[in-house]
Amino acid sequence: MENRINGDDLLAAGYKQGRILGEALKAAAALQHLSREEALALLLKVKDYPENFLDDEKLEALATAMIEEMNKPADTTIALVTEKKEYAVYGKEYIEEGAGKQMAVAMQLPVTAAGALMPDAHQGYGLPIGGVLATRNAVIPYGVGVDIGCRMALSVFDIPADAFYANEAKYKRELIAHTKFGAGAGFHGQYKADHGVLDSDTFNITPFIKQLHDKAASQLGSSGGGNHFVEWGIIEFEERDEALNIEKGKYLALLSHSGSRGMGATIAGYYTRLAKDLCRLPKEAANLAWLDMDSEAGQEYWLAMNLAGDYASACHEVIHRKLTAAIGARVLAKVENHHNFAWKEIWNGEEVIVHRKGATPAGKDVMGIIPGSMTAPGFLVRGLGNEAAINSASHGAGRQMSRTKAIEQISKKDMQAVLKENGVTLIGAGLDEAPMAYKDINQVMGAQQELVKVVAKFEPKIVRMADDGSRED
DNA sequence: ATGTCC
Repeated sequence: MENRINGDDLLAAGYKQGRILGEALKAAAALQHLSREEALALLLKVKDYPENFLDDEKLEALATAMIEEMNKPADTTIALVTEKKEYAVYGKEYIEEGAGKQMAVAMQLPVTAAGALMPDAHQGYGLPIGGVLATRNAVIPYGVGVDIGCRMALSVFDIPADAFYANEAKYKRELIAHTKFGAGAGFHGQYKADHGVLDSDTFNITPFIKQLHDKAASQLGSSGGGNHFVEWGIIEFEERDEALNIEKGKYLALLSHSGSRGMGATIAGYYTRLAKDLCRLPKEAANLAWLDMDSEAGQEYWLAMNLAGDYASACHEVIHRKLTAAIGARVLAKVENHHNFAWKEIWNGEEVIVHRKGATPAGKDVMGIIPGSMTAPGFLVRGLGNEAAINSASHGAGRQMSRTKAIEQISKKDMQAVLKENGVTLIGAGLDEAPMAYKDINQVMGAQQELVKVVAKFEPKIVRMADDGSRED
């Protein structure tokens, strides 16, 4: 006679869905010699005291599974918030779909307070490039990005545009003499630079950070690869700027874009791994793993991130110091800003951690630099403090073509024609950095008029980037 | 972005 016990009976008896229920159903089927009531009573006993049935031929598998289940560590995956939180988007028509999807996932983190997407946004690891995320008491290493502290620095010189045009060869020579590009590139021996950042106490907080010191010392003042550059250009102020104390006019300027080199990348990789171990998230959010700001790991990352930021700043300072001395100029104004970083800020009346991953800080009257491309203008801007945008703006024009697509579709001839047309001299760079690979900076600026006000326009003239596939030392 | 695994 069959006992006809089904899954519902077992669920009602308190068995859990999944592997255990499957084992219990198999056990029930093996208990056909018993009546329904007898079998259910027995299965209840197995559920409550599995250790008593480990030697029972018919119930051993179920009892073993139950004991294993009881000793399995609890599922530590942190659930995403299901309710959809709104976030501000600027220049939606210029933003690729993948970036919006990534931002939507970031908005579902339980630590998220607010988010915003800038008009140059595109897909990245975890948080999109051009994404801004404010969190409560949590820092996300991939919300900052791999190149921690990556930034722009601009020096405006007391040299009129005409004096530059009269002697371009000299400026080209000094640019080559005093900058270093390429993966792994650094300075050695007597060419090594020095800066107070190398004496920072933060290098001593952990053995992991300490071992980064030597490479940091040799890479100080170098620029790296990818979209990093150092360039001479002409900056135009259409009217006198009171805060900068600069008269209307066209001046020679130096603009640099680079980050924290191998040091920042190593810190980013190490703490991302640690965050992923400590903060398990569903697959689609795995790269958004965070560190609690009150935890040891969170505090370590915060210090290391700030060190990498100071280091990136020091690299620009060395570059600008060397080139300023080489041309014998006086600096009228200097502006710089990180665009891959996290800050403690007040947003909507509460303290939050604002992650800007490829986004320019644009708090009220905060100055920033938004570059275009090697031929398109860059802009010196003043923030408008737009709260919906979490006091941010784009960090450039943003790519229109992937690196691969640019290399496939753009010819050297096309690139040379654009450079010539714009009167730009280029040292290094591959087709993946061609102007056509980037969006129209004027459209991008148009999409963020509520975020920043343009103060001056910068036209690149002599641009240096890493050579194609560069590995030089 | 990064000697593309600390």
